[in-house]
Amino acid sequence: MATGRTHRPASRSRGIPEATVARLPLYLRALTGLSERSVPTVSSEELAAAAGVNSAKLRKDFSYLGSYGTRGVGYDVEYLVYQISRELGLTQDWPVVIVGIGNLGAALANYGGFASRGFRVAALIDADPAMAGKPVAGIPVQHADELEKIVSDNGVSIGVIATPAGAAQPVCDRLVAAGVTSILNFAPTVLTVPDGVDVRKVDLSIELQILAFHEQRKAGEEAANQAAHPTAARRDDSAEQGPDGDVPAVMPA
Amino acid sequence: MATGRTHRPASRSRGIPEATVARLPLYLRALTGLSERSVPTVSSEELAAAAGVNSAKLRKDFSYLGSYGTRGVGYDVEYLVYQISRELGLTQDWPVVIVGIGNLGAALANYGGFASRGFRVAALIDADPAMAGKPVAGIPVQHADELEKIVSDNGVSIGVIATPAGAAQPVCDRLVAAGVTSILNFAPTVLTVPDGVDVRKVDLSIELQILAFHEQRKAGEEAANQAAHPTAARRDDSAEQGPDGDVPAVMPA
DNA sequence: ATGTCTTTGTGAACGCGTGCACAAAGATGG
DNA sequence: CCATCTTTGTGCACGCGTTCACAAAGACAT
Repeated sequence: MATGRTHRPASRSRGIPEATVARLPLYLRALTGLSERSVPTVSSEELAAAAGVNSAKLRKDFSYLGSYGTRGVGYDVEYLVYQISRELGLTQDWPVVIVGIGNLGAALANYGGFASRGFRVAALIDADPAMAGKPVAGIPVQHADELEKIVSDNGVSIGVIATPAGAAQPVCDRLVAAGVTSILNFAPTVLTVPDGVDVRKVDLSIELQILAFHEQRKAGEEAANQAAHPTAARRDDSAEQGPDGDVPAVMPA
Repeated sequence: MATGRTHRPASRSRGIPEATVARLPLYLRALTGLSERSVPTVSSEELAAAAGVNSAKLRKDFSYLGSYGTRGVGYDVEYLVYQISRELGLTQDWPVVIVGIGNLGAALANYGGFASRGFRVAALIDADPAMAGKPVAGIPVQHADELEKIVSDNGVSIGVIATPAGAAQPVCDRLVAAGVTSILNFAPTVLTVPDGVDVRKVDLSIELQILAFHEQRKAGEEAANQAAHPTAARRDDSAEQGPDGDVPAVMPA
């Protein structure tokens, strides 16, 4: 979807479907948790529950990586952590630059999840000269003029764009020209990149709008149900409960 | 995908496929841009280019909403903006609460994209008593004890979770119990919710890991190409090359 | 060894999403 | 009014992703 395909035959990178790749980080996170609690092995059922997916899907996903399980027992946690890490390319260090050190950029710089696993913030870059030199998350911000040099010197291949919408495409162009081939875009814009460059986008307002759509739908169904049965608020079987004003939804487990 | 299906027939909400719903905000954004520049009509080709999608897909997407175009001419921008806004439920106001006012939560609160279209930050909530009363983005932070009352009083149905991972599930449970039926989760955890509640997640490290996977793959192909054509050295790539002792596994160009 | 029991790995069926390609619809000009 | 040209709306085919259901594989006890 957001993958700059090398317009090769189809969407498999090597034999691993894109959908599977997107779930590997989820499995890895669950496995890391188990590893920290020194759990030696885990079944597909347990791990699937922890990752929030179907167990058949998980087994099929793992089958693309190889036969790493033992029938009747399950999967060796440590071994699987290693295999998935390797598959995802997390056994090496990825220097990352963050461009646009506003509220969001600063928050990203401070985010712990970076360093924890394979990623290292190589530099923070901002166009505002007033920011230059000021440390954010312990790293001094550098001016945008240095962008090309920073990317080149550090061998950066992954860039994070957290600029305002208007600046995103120019920044993207410069990053790509300097050698970056993967971009994570937080700006609310569609980025155009040459073939061979991957772009993934994270867009708050799109996510909210999708939620709003479903929310409206729920409210509509609710209203329709109430209209159909004004007296008996039809809550016979597992349907969705009231959004607002209505009976509070059920308690979780 | 991340939609709490009502395990009803299939994945269509009303006749509108989920994939289409996910693209509507994209179209809306492009259309808003055109509207601001007073462009009266737009063809599927032009709009598709602006939104970064295929024109046939765009036409099919719109066909689910109705026949809003004029053959030989295109689509009326203003009319389409209205129809999509209505379909997405953006003609009404959605009060939203943000829970967890750390770096990220504060950045989200300051994000302009909220108020712009249908969404209103009804409250900021944090568990730290020291934060209580302190204004962030012009809104005073309230203590987590007030969560249920805030949700109830404001008729909040959408909640944003920006807490640390450990706090996410308990917060989620409380939000749902208080009546929230849509959750946008920024914490790196799998949330478990009852049926009828939608959860969408935004996860920085997952996105990075997916990029790393493709990046590693590119590096592998690159290395293989160089091996095949040692003279035709493409750009000097510095930091990578298979950490895995594994075979690069290439496919021919 | 043999049998039983657990859990994996996968063949097959199905449904969703995508994109092609074209007919229908309407605008526009003579 | 007719011809031509543009652009929509969609029937159709294809491929990816998901899920079911089960045989194969191995652990474990006797």
